[in-house]
Amino acid sequence: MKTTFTFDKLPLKFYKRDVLTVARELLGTTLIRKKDNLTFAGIIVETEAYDGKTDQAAHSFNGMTKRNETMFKGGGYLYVYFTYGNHYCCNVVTGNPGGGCAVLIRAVEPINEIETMTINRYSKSTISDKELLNLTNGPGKLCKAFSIDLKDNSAELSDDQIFILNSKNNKLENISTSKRIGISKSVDLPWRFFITDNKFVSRK
DNA sequence: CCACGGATTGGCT
DNA sequence: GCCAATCCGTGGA
Repeated sequence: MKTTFTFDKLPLKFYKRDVLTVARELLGTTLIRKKDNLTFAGIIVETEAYDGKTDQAAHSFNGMTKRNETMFKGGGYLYVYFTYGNHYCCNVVTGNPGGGCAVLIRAVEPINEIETMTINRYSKSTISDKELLNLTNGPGKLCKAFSIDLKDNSAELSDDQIFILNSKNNKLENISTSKRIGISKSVDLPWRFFITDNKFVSRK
């Protein structure tokens, strides 16, 4: 069965704004990843902002390297990196070229092609309710489920392989803020955003 | 060349 | 809640 989506892609100008604004406004939008004729989809429920100019926790803080160069390309690119020997994480680059700003996508609520995500994550097609909640509730987990890796680094969100739909309801989402997770520098900045009480958020 | 540590995860206590 | 796994990128000698 083919599923279609009636929402529009977020325009390039959406990404070319302040990283904190984009991190907050990405909540409730829908991440789409097309691969092998499949359309993976999930509602973004948790994000973190990283700012190359003021934020020591940002990969871009100490300047451009081969690893982080996508962060300097300006709003509208996908920055994917490899970490802890096992995991990929995906970010949406924001702001102007040279700024080194990006939003880490930390969790999504899966809404399409869930069975393939299940196979990608657990190498089996039948899972428990608990395993469903663990399918995409972390930055490494959602990349595994959506089959996102370094080949997707520097992808343009205006293209058709990976993009984000403006799926926000008219009703305002209830948004919570907290310190970011898993970092050792600039630890006190309240730059993590998540949809309050959503079951697919990685942590309270 | 080598040492260090990481925007994590999952398994075990 | 704690901690090992795992390996590439980065920076210093």
